[in-house]
Parts: sequence; structure tokens; C-alpha cells
Amino acid sequence: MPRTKKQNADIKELSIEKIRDAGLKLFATKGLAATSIVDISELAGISTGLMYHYYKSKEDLYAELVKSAVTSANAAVLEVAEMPLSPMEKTTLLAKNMLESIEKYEMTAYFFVLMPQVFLNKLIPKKVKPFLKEVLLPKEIVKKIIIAGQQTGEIVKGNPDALSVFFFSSFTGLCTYKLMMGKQFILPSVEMVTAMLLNKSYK
Amino acid sequence: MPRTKKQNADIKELSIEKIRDAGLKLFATKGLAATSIVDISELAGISTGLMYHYYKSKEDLYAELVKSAVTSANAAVLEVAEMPLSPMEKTTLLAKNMLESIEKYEMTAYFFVLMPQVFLNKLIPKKVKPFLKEVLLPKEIVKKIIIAGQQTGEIVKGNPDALSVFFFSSFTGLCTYKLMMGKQFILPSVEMVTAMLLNKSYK
Amino acid sequence: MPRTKKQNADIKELSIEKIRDAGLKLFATKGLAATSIVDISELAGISTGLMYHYYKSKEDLYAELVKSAVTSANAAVLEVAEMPLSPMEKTTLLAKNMLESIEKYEMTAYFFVLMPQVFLNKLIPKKVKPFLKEVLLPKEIVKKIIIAGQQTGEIVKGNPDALSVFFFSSFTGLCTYKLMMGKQFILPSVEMVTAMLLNKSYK
Amino acid sequence: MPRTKKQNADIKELSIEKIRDAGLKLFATKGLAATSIVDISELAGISTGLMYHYYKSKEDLYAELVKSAVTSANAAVLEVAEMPLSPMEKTTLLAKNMLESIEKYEMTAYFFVLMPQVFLNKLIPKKVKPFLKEVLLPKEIVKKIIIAGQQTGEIVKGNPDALSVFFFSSFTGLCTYKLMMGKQFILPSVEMVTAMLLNKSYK
DNA sequence: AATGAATGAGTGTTCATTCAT
DNA sequence: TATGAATGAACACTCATTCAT
Repeated sequence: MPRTKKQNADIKELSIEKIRDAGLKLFATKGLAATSIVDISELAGISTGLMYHYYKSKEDLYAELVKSAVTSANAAVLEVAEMPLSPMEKTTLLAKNMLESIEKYEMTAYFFVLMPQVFLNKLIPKKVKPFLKEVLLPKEIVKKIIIAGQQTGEIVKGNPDALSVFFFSSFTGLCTYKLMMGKQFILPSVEMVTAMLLNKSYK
Repeated sequence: MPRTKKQNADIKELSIEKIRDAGLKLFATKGLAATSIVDISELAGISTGLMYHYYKSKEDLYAELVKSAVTSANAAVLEVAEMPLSPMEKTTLLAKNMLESIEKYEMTAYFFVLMPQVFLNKLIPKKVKPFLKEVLLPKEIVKKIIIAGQQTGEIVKGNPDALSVFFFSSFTGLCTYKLMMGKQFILPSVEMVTAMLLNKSYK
Repeated sequence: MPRTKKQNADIKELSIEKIRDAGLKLFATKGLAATSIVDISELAGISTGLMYHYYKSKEDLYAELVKSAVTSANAAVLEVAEMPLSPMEKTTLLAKNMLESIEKYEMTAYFFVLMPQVFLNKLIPKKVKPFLKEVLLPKEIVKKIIIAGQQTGEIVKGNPDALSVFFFSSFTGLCTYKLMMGKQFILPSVEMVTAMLLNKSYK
Repeated sequence: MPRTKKQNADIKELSIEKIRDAGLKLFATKGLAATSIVDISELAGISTGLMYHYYKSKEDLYAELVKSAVTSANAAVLEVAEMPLSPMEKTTLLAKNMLESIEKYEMTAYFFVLMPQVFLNKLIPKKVKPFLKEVLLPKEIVKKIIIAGQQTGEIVKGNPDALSVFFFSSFTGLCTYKLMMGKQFILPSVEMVTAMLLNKSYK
């Protein structure tokens, strides 16, 4: 008896998810070049041939994962930025959300580490290039929050670009160390990561 | 008549330095696997064969660069830690030195980015393994400074492990962004990077 | 639908046999170092990559072929040695079998020439080392037959070790010349090769 | 003070001899391909550059050694063949000389093993080809002695080509085993190696 | 949907040979 | 005469991708 349409769709869905999970883990930790198709298919528990039913190439899978990472990161930042909150509250909420995500979801650290690789790797697959600009979008959004906060006095003085980059880069560094240290890693508190931005003497 | 000993030594020295510089840049940005011997020899301006006069393998070169990175990073941190300064002064000096090094020497960012890779790459060349422990040494040293500072009140309260990791990881993140953004990158000030540790209301 | 298990096994079997045949011919005549993977795959009519599906390395294939050669040579000698025959009859049968095999099967000469190479090559692949001792096993078996024959008077007097080595080495030499001379080669008769051992004046 | 002509000539002579000795040992045991210039120059105790002062290439050295081997082997056989002796005496003397040489001079075994390689290696350096015919010359000379001996009854009946090839190939086999077994090797006696040819019932 | 045998271009590495001195 | 740094072509081996079933 052949499978029903529904069954096939479910199987397909499941296989794709297994491939994406395996790919993300391996790409983030080992990089595009050091991750082989065999690695991915073995971790996903499927054959190499099946990988090519769902993804045209290794770089295709890579591009899709990068796209996801960028898109969801941007959405998360935008969501907070558009809330009717003060700069200080936005900053704190953003930090809280990111730390929670890093703590709860294993994949978050992988996403954070994966993104800079896209830039560092000079031989970026063409499909990934359209996302290059978007990677720096959150930095721009936070920069606006910082400028607003500096005007109200909630946020420390200083070059807003430098502050924004430092704020984001510290999360990247954090995720790098999380992957590096495994269970030994201890996440900083919201206060710790926002201390660089918030003006202690405000009000 | 052959070249004199001195001449040969100089030629050798020069070639090795060219190889090391090229290797560090490429390994840090592209990773071990994505960096080919041809990449290195082209950037160094030598033949592929010459690499193998001085290094037994690609991984051997990688291991030596990692060793250098770890050793010099540790030395720099230890030097400051052993000075007769208060915890606050040590923290500030450390941050100042690191930011200056990142700004002045192109290679510093490469070193910082190279180190975590050693952990992320699961297939670590055996020769690199002895340095794994040492990578986390600076974190331990800074942890002691933090604990001392918390007792004097110079440094903010909170888990010293978390603070120390966050302090270091933020430099890693910074260097990652520096390599990523190139000339667009703006270095934060010493105040910005020490804000996470220093107790503003002290004295 | 994938190929059936049986189909895959058959395809695999065939490829392996083609690789083994090509490898044996080339290793025996040219040696391990002078035989390239391209040589083997071209003679076998397959791609270079396929070799590595079935053998981990060139030396792995070499080791397997040596193992086969040693094992089958030893089995052939042991079989005759254990028959309920007189020393003279054993000697004659052994010579007859070996000459027939050399004449009938092209591969026999290759096997004979391959075996000593294992010793001559100082850089013996580690996998081959376990077979080193076994290569001299036939010599020991024939030595026993010779000693028995000397007691009954069927076999000539003299150092049994020297006689045994000479008997075996003469086959190695013969096979070397067969490969060397090709169609010009004329095989000696059983009488010729046993003359060195059999006592003409017996009975 | 520069060296005198005589001194230079002596130095040259010595270097060439060291190269030839090293080359012969290595080529005979490891084969042309597996022997590297570095191997040879290290064993000879000179630099690789110096090798190229005396020999245009690795194959050149190989060719010269093969030429020497063939020439001296042929001379030795011819010398005996032209003596005023009976076929039986010639056979015995030849065997005696060869066994003595194998026993006394380490290089003899290397020469014997080197010669067939020239044939087996399909990619023979062009310079060696002229000697291919000469390698089989001794076989032809011995064939004539055998035919003469068969007419007088001193030598056993049978195809003279087969007998001659077997006689020579047995020495090749012997030398192969000598190199293989090292100190364990026991040389057969003159009687043993001539038994295959001499007619026991003669006279 | 699914497998894994097969391919061949690309990579790491070796080594004969050259050449400045 | 003598050295060894340097080159680059050739080789062992890997791996993304295809394809018969």
C-alpha cells in the first residue's frame, strides 16, 4: 500500500527538520568547509542521496540556515524596538530576551556564531550575499535606541555606533564561549550585559 | 660555495614569517578547513612546497599559530595581574592594553578569533590539544582580580565566573566584528568595556 | 526505490575483484611505490574515488593482497604436507602443483613475486607486518619433509635449512623470470626442480 | 689555500663511490620509485645538490648501476665459459664463483635482485633500455654449456632453455631470500645448486 | 521517498630538480 | 667542490554530487 499524501508530507517535513538541525549544529561549530555532507546526513540519520532531494547543494542548505538566522534575529529585535517602551526598558528587554533564548534554546548560540562566519568567509556562496546587509540591521536599530536614550539621559554618553557594536558583539562573544565551554559556561545576568549601556546615575 | 650560515638563516626566517602571517590571517577568518595550502602560499608569496620545508603539515602550522596566540595572550594578562595595582586599576589597564593592541596591530584581532576556533572544531589536531586548558587561563586570572575587587568594593557584585567570562568573551566578540566590518568598525572606549565590571558608586 | 541488497552486493563484489586483480599485477611487477592509484584504477576500469570506497588506502589494498598471497601459499603447502605420502612423493607433488599453478594461473607468478617484496621494502606498511613471520612458514614445513626424507634416504644429504630455502627460492626466481621474459619463458619440468632434493640412487 | 687537482680528484672519486654504494643498496631493496634522492644523499653522507654534480638525474644513477651490474655479471660468466674446461667443470666453477660472491660481497645479492626489476618496471628509464638484451646473455652462454654437456652425457637431458633459465633464476631467488632473511639465511652448497644440471650417473 | 555505488575535480603532501652563493 | 632554500609537477586521498533502481 502506498503512503497517503499526508503521510508523505509528514515524512518530508520530518526529514527536512532533521537535516536543518544537523546542518545548523555542524556549520556553526565546524564551519561550512569542514562540514561534510556525510557528517550532516549521518547526524540527521538519512542517506546522502536524500539530502539532495530537499536541498540542491550543501551551500543551499547553508544559505537557508543563514537566512533563517538573520530573519529571526532581526524580527526579535524589531519587535522590541517597536514596543511603546523607554530606551532603558527596550534595552533591558532586548538583553533579557536574548539571554533567555541563549539559555533555553541550544540553537540560539549556533545562530549567533554562524552569522559572523558569513562575513569572514570570503568565498561566501552567492545565495547568501543578499543577507549580508541584513546582518547589521539589528546594530542599526539598537543604535537608534541608544541615541534616544542618550537624549533622555537613560543611556551613557559616547559614540552610539561603538556602543551598539559593542553591545551586539558581546553577545556573539558570549555564544562563542558558550559553545566553547559547554556545561562549564555561566550566563551573565541582564544587569551585567546592560551595564555597558545604562546610565547608573539616571534619576 | 654555499650561502653562509647567516644568509640561510635570514632567508629561512623571512620565509617562515611570511608563512605565519598569511596562515594567521586566513585561519582566523576562514577556519582551518576552508584555508587551503595554495591560499596560504599565494598570500605569503611562496611556493606550496616551501611550506613543507618549515611545517610538517597544514595542521602543524595551525597548531603553532594557536600556541603563539594562547601563549602571548596569557603573558599579556599575567603581566598586568602581577603589577602592584588595585583591582580597578588592573581592570582598566588590561582593557586599555587589549583595545590598543586591537587598534594598533592588525594581527591581534586574528589571534583573538583564532583561539575559540580551537574548541569549536571538534576534529582538533592532536598537536593543539595541549593548549586547550591554557585558553581559559586568562579567564581564571581575571576572576581573581574580580573577587579581590568585589571585596574592596571597586568591582560590581555578581558571580565572578560569569563576569570574567563576559569580560573576555566581549573582546572575542569585538574582534569578530572588527574582522567582519573592516573599516566601518569603531572601537569602543576603555570606559565602555570596563563599565560592566567597575562599580560606579565606589568612593 | 534503491537497488536491492543483492544487486548492490553484486556490484560491490565485481568492483572489488577488478581492483584486486589490477593491484596484484601492478604491485608485483612495479612495487608498492611505483604503482599509482591512477595506474590501478585505469587497469581496473574504475574511478580513483571508488578505490577508496573499498580500501582505506593504497597500502591497505597492498596489505590485503599480501595477506591473500601468504595465506593461500601456506594453505597449498600445508595441504600436501599433511597427505599420507612419503617425503619423495610429497616433494614431487608439491613441485608439480606449484609448476601447474604457475603455468595455468597468471596470478600465481604475481603472488610469488609479491611476497618477498614485503621484506625488501624497509618501509613496510604496519598492516603487513603481522604476515612477515608467515611468509617463511612453507620453508619450515618443507624442512620437516626434507629431514624425514633424509632419514629414509629418499632425499639428499646436506643442511635441511639450506635445501629448503633453495627449493623455495628457486620458485621465486622462476616466477621473477616468468614475469620478466613473458612468452619467451619456458617452464622447467618437475624432474628438473626436484633434482636438487631427490636422491637419485635411492632404491 | 685551494685544494690541489689531485685532492679534488680524490674527493670526487670518494663522493662518487659513496653515492654508488648508497644507490645500489637502496635501489635493490626498495626499488627505483621508493628510493628518494634524499635517502641516497643521506646514506652517502652528502647534500642533494652534490648528487647532481655527478649524476644528471636519479635515473642516470640507476642506469649506471644497472649497466655495471649487467656488465660485470656477463664478464664473470664469459670468463668461465671461455676456460678450457669440460661442461661439468664449467658449471661447477660458475656455481662456485657465484655462491662465493654472494657470500663474500654484500653487493652481489643487490645486483642480482636489481636486474629483474629493470624488466618488471614498465616505465624503465630510456637509458637503461640498451642493457635489456644483455641481461639475458648469461642465460645464452650457459645454454651452450648445457647443450655441450648433454652431448657428452655430463649434463642431464631436457630442454636446454628451461634448464638454463632455471639455473639462473634459482640464483635470483636465492639472492631475494638472502636479502629477505638477513643473518638467518643459509647459503646452499655447490653440490646443491648444480644437482639440477649434473648427471649423477655420468662416468 | 530513499539508497548507496560511482564519479572526478580539488586538496594536502612529496620529491626530483634547480640555483644562488 | 658543496650546500640547502626554493620550486612545481605528480601523487594519495577526500568529498560534493549524480544516478540507477
